Amino acid sequence: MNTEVTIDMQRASQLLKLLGDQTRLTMMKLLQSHECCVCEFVEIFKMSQPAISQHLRKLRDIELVKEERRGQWVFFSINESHEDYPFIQTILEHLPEQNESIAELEAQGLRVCCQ
Amino acid sequence: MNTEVTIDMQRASQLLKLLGDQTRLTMMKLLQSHECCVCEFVEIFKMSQPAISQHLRKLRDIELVKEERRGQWVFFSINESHEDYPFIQTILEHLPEQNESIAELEAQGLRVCCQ
DNA sequence: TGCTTATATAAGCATATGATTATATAATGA
DNA sequence: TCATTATATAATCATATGCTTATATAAGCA
Repeated sequence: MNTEVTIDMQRASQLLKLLGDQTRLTMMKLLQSHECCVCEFVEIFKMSQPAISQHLRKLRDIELVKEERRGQWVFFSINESHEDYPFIQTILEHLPEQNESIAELEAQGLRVCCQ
Repeated sequence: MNTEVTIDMQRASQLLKLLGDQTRLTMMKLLQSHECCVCEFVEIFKMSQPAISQHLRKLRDIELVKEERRGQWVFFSINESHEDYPFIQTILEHLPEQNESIAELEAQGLRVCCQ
C-alpha cells in the first residue's frame, strides 16, 4: 500500500485506449514540449487535415489537451491541470522525444509562429 | 534528458491499445498479485469462457503473460521478464488493487488451488 | 473406456474505429 | 467584398474489435 492516488479502472482503460493509437500518442508526446497547430500536425504525420482534427477532438473531448485560437490557427497544448495528468505523464516519460519532427518542420520553414 | 530506457512509439501504442480494454487491464492488475486460471477469470468478470480465453490469448501473444498448465487448469501469470515490463508496471502502479475480486472468489469457495 | 470439467479455437456478427470526401465556418488580406 | 488559408464537421466506408455459438482438445475420474 502506498500513498499514490489511483485512478479507477474504467477511466484508466478509457485513457489508455485513447493513447493506444500511435498518432494520438505521438501528438501527446509532441505537445509535452511544444504547442502545435493543426496544420503542423498535418505536415508531421503526412495525414489529411480532417483525420488530424478528429484525433485532436478525441483528445480534447476528454480534456487531455486544450485549444486556443490565434488568428487563423488553432493551437493545441497539453492540459497539465487534468485530474489524470500525473498518470498520463508517467506514460509519456517512457517515450522517446519527438523533437526531430519539430526540427524538420523548422528546417522546411513550416513551423507556425503567430506572435 | 534522463537515463531511462524509452520504448518506441509503435510498440508503446500497441501495448497501450491492449491495456485500453477494461477487462484486459483488470486482468493485468490482478495477475500482478495473483496467478489466475481461466475459470477464475470467468467468475470474476462474469464473462463467457471463450471471451476470457481470447483476451488472455492477446496478452499472451505479445508475451505480457505466461501460461502454465497444471492438471486440468491453465494458470496465467505476469511475465516480469518482458522487455517492456517496467513500462507496464508503472502503468499498473497507478491502478487500484483488485484484491476484492479474489477475496470474493475465496468467499464463494471458487478459488482454484492445485498443489 | 466413457463422462465430466477446463480450455482453445473457429466462424459469425454487431459495433467501434479511423480514414476519406465533401462541405461549412472563421479569419486574413487584397 | 471576394479569394485564400486554416479548421471543423458530417457522411460514408473499410477494417478492427470483442462478443456469441459451436466445436475440438486435454486432463481427471468413475
